[in-house]
Amino acid sequence: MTSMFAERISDALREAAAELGAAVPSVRLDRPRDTSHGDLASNIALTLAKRLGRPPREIANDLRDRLNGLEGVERIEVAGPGFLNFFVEAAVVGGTLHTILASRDDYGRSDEGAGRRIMVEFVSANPTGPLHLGHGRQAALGDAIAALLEWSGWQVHREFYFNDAGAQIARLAESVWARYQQLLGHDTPVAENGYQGEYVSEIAAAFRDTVGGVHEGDHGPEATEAMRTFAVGMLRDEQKRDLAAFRVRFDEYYPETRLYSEGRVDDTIRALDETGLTYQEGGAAWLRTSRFGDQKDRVMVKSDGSPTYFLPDVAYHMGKWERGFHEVVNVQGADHHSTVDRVRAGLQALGRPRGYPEYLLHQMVTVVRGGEEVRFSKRAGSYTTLAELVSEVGADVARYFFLMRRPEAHLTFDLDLALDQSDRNPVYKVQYAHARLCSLLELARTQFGDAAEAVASADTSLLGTAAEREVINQLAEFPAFLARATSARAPHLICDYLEKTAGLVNSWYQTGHPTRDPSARALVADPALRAARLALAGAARIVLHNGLAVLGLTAPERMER
RNA sequence: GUCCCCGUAGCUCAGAUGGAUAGAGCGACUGCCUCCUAAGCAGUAGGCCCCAGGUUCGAGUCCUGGCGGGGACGCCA
Repeated sequence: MTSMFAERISDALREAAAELGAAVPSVRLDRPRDTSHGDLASNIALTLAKRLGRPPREIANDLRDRLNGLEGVERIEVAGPGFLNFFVEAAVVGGTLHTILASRDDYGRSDEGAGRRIMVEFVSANPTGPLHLGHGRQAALGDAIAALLEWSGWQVHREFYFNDAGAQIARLAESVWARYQQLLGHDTPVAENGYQGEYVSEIAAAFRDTVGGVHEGDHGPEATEAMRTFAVGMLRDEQKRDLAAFRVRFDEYYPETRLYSEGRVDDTIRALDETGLTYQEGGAAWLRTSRFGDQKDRVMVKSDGSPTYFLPDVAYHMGKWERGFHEVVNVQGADHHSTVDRVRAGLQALGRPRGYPEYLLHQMVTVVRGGEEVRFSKRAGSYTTLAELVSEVGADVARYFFLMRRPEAHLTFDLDLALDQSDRNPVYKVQYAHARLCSLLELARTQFGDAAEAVASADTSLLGTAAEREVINQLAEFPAFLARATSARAPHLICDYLEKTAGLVNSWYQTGHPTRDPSARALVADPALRAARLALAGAARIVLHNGLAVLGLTAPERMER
C-alpha cells in the first residue's frame, strides 16, 4: 500500500490515542513478519499501557472501536499482548503497484535532502601502489552511500584525497631509483623500508623506456624528483583505471600539495595561533586539542620545522567547509579512528561545529584463500589487488560482497567463494529474479501482445493470494528501506532487502510452476488477471532494478549460464 | 593502561527508534522441471543470541561489570 495510506492509519491512531488521553507525537506501523498478523501492525497499545494505567489489550480494543470504518481497511484485530493488526483491502494493497509503475526508475527517490550539497570523501589512497581490497570495500561503500544520498535528494560531490608528497612518496621515489639503477646494471638494493612490490620495477622500466639512461648513477634531487613525479603519475593513472573498472568515478581528486601551494597550511597555522590555543614545547608547536575532547594535545609543527599530518588534515577540512560543504561524510578505515577526535578538535578550535565532519569508519578486510588468510602488506607488495579481484569475479560480484556486511563489522572476503562458487552468490539470485521478470514481460508482449497500457490500467485488486500480497507489501517498503539505509549510512540494508525481495518474487513465480499450480502462473488466459499479475511482475522488476542501481550493480535482462 | 569495533545456527553474517514463534546464504538431509529461465522453489535438521547482574508488562536489542577476538593510541603517514 502507499505510504500515504499508512500515514492515514497512523494519523487516525494518533487521534484515537489522544481521545483516550494520551498524546503521542507519531505512531509507527510495522509490517508483521507473520502474514496472519495482517498487512500493518501497531504496538501503540503496549506502549501506552503504563501511561494510561490500563491493560494493553483493553486499550487496543478501545482504539480498534474508534478506528472502525476506516477507509481501505478491511478489519482490525487485537492480537497477542495487545497488538493492533490491520488487514488492508486488496484494492489498496494492489494500488501500490500503480504507484511503482508510474514512478518507474524514480520509485524510491525522495527530496529529503532538498538539493543541499554534501561531500562524500572516500578511497583517498596514496599513490604508492595499486589499490587493494581494503580500498575496494571503501570504494563500494563510499559510492553506494553517495548514490543513496542522491536518491534522497542530496547534491553529492565525490572526492578522492591523496598525499602526493611526504615521506611515503619519497620512499617510493627511492625505491624506483634503486630499481632503475638495477635495470642499468648496478647493484643498488631497494631499502628495507622501501616498496618491494613488483610494480616498482614496472615503473622503473617505464621510466627507463621514457628517459633512457640519463639518470644512471645520478642520485641528485632532479633525478629523484623526476622519478617521484613519474611514479606518482603512473600509479594515479593505474588507480583511476582500477576504479573505472570497478565503476567508481570521482568528481574531484584533491592532492595534498595543493594545500601547500595555495598557502592553506600556513593560513591554518596562523588561524590556529590567533585562537590562543597553541603553545611551544620542546621546540615544537602544539595545539590544545584536549580542550575539545581529544585525549591529549597534538603537535602541529615538529621541532624540525615541518608540519605533522594533522595540520594539512585540518587545512583540508577547513577548505571543504569554505568550498560550501557543510555536510561531509568521510569514509575511512577504522585504523584511522585515532585521527577523528584530533581533526575535529582542530576544526572546533577554528569555530567549526562539533561533529564536523561525519566519519564512517569501516573495519578491515581479511582475505581468505584456500581456507587460510592471505596477509596483504603494502610494503611486501604481496597483497591482492582490487584490479585482480574485479577481473576475476567482475565488478557486480565484488561490489556486492563488499557491501553485504555492515561497515563496522570485520569483512572476511573468501576468494574461493567469490571466484569458484560464484554460481551460488546472492547477487546472482537478485539479478536472476530481475532477468526472469524481464523475460516474463517480454513473453507477455510477444505471445499475448500485452501492451504497457493494458498493464497500467490493470485491476490489481484481483491479486489476492498470500504470495501476491506478501510481494506487494515488500515492494511498498522499498522507499522506507532506502531512507533508513541512507540515514544510517548502511548500504548492506539494501542487500538484505534485495535478497528478501528476490526470494519472495521467486517464491511467487514458482507457485505457478506446471507441476504445482498452473492457474497461479502469470501468463494465464484471462486478460484481466494476466494484466494484474504482469503489473506485479513489472513493479517487482522496477524495485529490483532500482535497488541494484543504488548499489552500483547492473540489472541484466537475461542471464546466460 | 586508555579508546573504538565485534561476539547470534557447523561456516559467513542480517536482526532501526526495546515487542508476537530470533532470520538469510553456504554446508547437511528430503522432495519438485508437464517449462512464464530449476543461478529457482517447498520442506527437515541445526540456537543457554559470550557470561553475570540490572532497568520493565516485555531485552539478541538499553545500562553496569567481566571474558574472548580485532584495531587504534607518535614530533609516522
